[in-house]
Amino acid sequence: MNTPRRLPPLSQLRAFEAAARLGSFKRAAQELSVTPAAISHQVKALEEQLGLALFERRTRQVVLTPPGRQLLPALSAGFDTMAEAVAALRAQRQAASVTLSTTRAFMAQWLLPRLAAFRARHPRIELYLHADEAPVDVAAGEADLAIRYGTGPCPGRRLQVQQAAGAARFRRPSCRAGRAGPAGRSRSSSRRGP
Amino acid sequence: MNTPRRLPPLSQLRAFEAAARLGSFKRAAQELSVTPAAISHQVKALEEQLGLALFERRTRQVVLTPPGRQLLPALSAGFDTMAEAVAALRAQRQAASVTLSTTRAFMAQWLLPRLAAFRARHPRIELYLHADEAPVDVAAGEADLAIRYGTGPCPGRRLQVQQAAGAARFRRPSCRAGRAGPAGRSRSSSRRGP
DNA sequence: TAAAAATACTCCATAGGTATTTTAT
DNA sequence: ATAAAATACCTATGGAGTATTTTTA
Repeated sequence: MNTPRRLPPLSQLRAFEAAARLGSFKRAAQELSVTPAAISHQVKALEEQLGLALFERRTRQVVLTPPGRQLLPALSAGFDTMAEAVAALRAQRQAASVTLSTTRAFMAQWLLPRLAAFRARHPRIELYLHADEAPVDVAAGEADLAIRYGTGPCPGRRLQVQQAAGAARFRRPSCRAGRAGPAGRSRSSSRRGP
Repeated sequence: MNTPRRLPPLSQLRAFEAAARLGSFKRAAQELSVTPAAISHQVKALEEQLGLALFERRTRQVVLTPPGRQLLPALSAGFDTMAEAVAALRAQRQAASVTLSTTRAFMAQWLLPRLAAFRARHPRIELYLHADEAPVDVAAGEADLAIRYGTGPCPGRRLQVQQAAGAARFRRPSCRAGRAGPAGRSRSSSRRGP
């Protein structure tokens, strides 16, 4: 798509879609938690800006004109598509807890001082901490994130230190990251520290 | 769908979709004819209300987080669906001229006095008038609307008088309306007079 | 420096509300 | 008399602007 998608005000489309689907401005108003007057405003504005009538006004009910009947399914489908995607995100994020494992020293000296700021910034992320010197297997789901140092074997490692001076940044090594670990666990992306 | 579709503010979704698709708040701002600050506001609000980060902010560019990457296609598809439908309506309505045929008497005494009001109310409808006592065949495309009175044969008639006292209303007779007439001609719906 | 985004603040357009009128049952 | 929608008028919210700061290439 090169031509930047010209759409009427989205609130107008939403009002029309609800009214058309429910066959009533009043019920559309209920669904959208507004007054019938608001629906009437929005639909009228949409009709004016399209230059055609979308509803035929009858007494105590409103029925779609041919153009209105033509417009409804696409709008319903569009809103449904978007709503589903958003709902899916929200559902996932319910289970968005992160388990972080690191050494006691690192936790005490680096992590804990920054913890309050992180929690303030991301109040909805449930963060579980785990301190132990022994490596854990991230790929096996023992933790979502693990911070260790050393040259020994590191089971399931997917991130590595790129730059050790000053503030270290972590980034995925070039190796392709295959699907791994138990489902339902959020696989967090690489970001700078909190 | 029984549960009334809970969506974040649509302007936020639109801002995010543009930014994600274009990989830049600045370009999204250009596409939507707003300032980059507006995009930043909208995206931030969306992230807060979803409780998760959609973009990873890098220098001079933003890249999608996994949730962002997951959300984008559905939103693009949704907006595309709606935009196409609206564009189709607009394209049709370009060719929305209506040819109305009636008798000279009816035109002079009833139609013309109401014409100015109608044009004011529907400035974009190109209305062609045709006055003749002889019936015309609407189904054959000689006119889009024809008003006659009498008991004689009436070729291609699809509407009939329902109530002759006071303000007459017209409505489709129960006979099924098949596709008829030349393509591209808008078939106008029954409405009360202007 | 330069360029993109974040932020602080301000403003106003517009979505929405209230109250009333219209229309037809 | 009732009920839905249209309308007139007004209010307030939130979307968007300007100016400034932050960050890193």
